[in-house]
Amino acid sequence: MKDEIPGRSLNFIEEIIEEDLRSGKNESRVHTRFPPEPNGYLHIGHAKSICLNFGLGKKYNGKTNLRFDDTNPVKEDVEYVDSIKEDVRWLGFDWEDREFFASDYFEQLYEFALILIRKGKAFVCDMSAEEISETRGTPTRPGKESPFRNRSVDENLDLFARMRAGEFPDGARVLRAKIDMASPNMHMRDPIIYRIIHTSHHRTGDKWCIYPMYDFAHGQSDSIERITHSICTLEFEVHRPFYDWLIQEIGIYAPRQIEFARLNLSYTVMSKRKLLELVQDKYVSGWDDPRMPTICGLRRRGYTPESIRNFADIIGVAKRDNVIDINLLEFCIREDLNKKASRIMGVLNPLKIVLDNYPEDLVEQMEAVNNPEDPSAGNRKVLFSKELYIEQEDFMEDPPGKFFRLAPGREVRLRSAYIIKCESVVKDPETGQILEVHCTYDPETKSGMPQSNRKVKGTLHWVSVRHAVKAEIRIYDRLFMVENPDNAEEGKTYKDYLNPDSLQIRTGYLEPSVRNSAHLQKYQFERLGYYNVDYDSSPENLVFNCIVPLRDGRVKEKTK
RNA sequence: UGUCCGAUGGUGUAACUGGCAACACGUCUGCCUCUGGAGCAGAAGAGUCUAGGUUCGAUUCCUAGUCGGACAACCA
Repeated sequence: MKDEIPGRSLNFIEEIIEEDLRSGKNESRVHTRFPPEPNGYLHIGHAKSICLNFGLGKKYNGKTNLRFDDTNPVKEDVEYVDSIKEDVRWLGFDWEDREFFASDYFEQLYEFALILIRKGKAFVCDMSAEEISETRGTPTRPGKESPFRNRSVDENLDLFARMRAGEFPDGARVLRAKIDMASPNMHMRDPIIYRIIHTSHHRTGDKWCIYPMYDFAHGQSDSIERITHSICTLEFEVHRPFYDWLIQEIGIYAPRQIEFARLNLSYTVMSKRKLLELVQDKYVSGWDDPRMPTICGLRRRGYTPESIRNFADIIGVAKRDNVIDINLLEFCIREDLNKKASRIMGVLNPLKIVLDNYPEDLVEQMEAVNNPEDPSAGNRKVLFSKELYIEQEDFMEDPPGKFFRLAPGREVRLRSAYIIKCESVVKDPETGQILEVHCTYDPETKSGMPQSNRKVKGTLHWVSVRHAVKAEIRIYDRLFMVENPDNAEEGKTYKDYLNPDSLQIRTGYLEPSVRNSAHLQKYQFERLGYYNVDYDSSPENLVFNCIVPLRDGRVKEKTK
C-alpha cells in the first residue's frame, strides 16, 4: 500500500471522518464494511469500494467487516461467496474474524419488523405485485394508499406470523412500512420490507420462507455491526431517508451513510447484469476471461493487487460521475511490473537470421540482465547460435529514414549478444517473400567486451532457433470498440459494440528459461510487453496472456 | 412536472475552508539508453456551467437559471 504523504489533501469522506473523530462521535471509533451481495463476481468497481472501505479502516486504526447482504435466495449462491472472499483476500485485505452475513440477522430483523408492526408503522398488504406497482404513483404523481393499510396491529401480527409459518404462497402478501404514499421520494411510499419466497437459502436452508428486502436489511445490519460510516454508491442516496426512518422508528444505533460516485471505465461495461450476460451468452470464456473487468479476470490477465490498489488510490473519490480512461489502469500495471517483472526475450513473428561467419555448431551462453530496474534480480544465461529468430517488423529491405532496425548493409545490436550486419536476403523466387536474412557478426562486440561499446542505432531481441520453445500467446484488445458501450444508439445494445478482434492467438518462440514458470508468473518480453502465465499453461504447452504492451513511440509516428 | 445529487484543462482528483488554479494520466519537445521500454529535463493545455449578488478580493458564500445523473423491481 502506498504510504500516506503527509499533508496530502483528504477526500470528502476522510474529511467527514476526521470531523467525527474531532468531535468524539462514536467514541472516536472508525468502523466500515464492504457489503457485497453474493450474486455475481467482483469487478474493478468493487475494488474501488474495497480499497476505500478497508483503506479507511486501516488509515484510522479502525476495523472493516466483510458482510454478505444475502437477502434474496433466488439469485444468490455459495459460488459467489467463495469467489468474493478469494478476491478480497487477493487484493490484500483482511477482515479477520469479522465475516458476517445479513442472513445471520434474520431473527433480529424479524424482531425489528415486529416492533414496527406494534407501533402501527408496518402492515401486511394483500395486493399483488402489479397492484402495488400501479398504486405507487410516479415520481411526479403521488401514489394511492393500500386498502389494507389500516389493518389492526393484531391482525398484522397474526398475518405476519402466518407468513413466516409458510401458510401463504409466494407473492400472496408482503409486509410494508407505513410511511407516506404522497412522498416526493418514491422510497418512502410504503415500501415493501418483507416478501414471501419459498426457496431455500444458501445459508439458512429452509428455515425461512419470508425474506427481508435489501432496504430493510442493509441499514439495520450496519447498525447491528455498529458501523460508524456506511459508505455506498450514489444511487443509494435516495434510499437514505428510508434507512434513517427505520433506524429512528426501531430505535437503534445510527451509522452515517456516505455516498460516492461509482467507478466507470472507458471501453468496458461494469454492470453485473451485463457481465453475467457476457459470460452466459459466451461472448467471453467465463468470469475470469482476461478481457473481463472482473477481479478474477484482471488477475488472470496478469494484473497485480498492488497495481489495482494503486489505481484505486490514484483515481480518487468524489461524488461527481466519472469515466476513468482505461489507459490509467494500464499505466498502473506497467509501473508496477516495470519494477518487478523479469525480462526475457521472445519472438512473436519470426524471421530467420543466419550468421554466415558464426561456427556451425557453436552455442554460446550469453549473460543477460534479468531486470535493469532491479539489480538484485540478477542475471541469466541465454543460448546463442548460428540461426536466430528476430521479429519480422525488425527488418526492412527498403527502410524509411527513421527506421533504426535491421536493413541491408546496416548494423544492429542483438540484445545481450553481438552486433550484426545484414549482408543479403534470401527470397522465395515465386512469391518474393523473405525467407531468411544473412548477416555477419562482429566477434569483438559481445556484450561486456571492451570493444562492445560501439554505437549502433538499434537493439533487437532475438531467440536461438535451435533452442527456442514454442508457446501459445494470447493477445487481448479492449472488449468494446467504443468508449462508452452503455450509451448505445437507437436500436442497438452494448453487445453491438463488442470488438470482434479482442482475442488474437499466436505462436511465440521464447527463450527456454520460461519453460517451468508457475501460473501467474509475470515477465516482460523485451521490447514487446508484459506477459502472464495463464492457468492453461503447462511445461509441455506454454500459454501466455499479454497483460499490456510496452509503450511504443513508433506507434505515434505512424499515426501522425 | 417531483425529490435528491453533481458541475474545475482531453481524463481524473486538488486548492490549507474567500487571496488571481495544483497533482497525476495523456499530449508535445529535448537529453540519455545494449528494450524506440524505463529514466531525466522542460512545454502546451482550464481562468473553474451561466447570470446576478455579498466582498478590497469568489473555484470556494447567497440567489436564479442551464446542463448532467439517480429514484416509480415482492433486485441489490
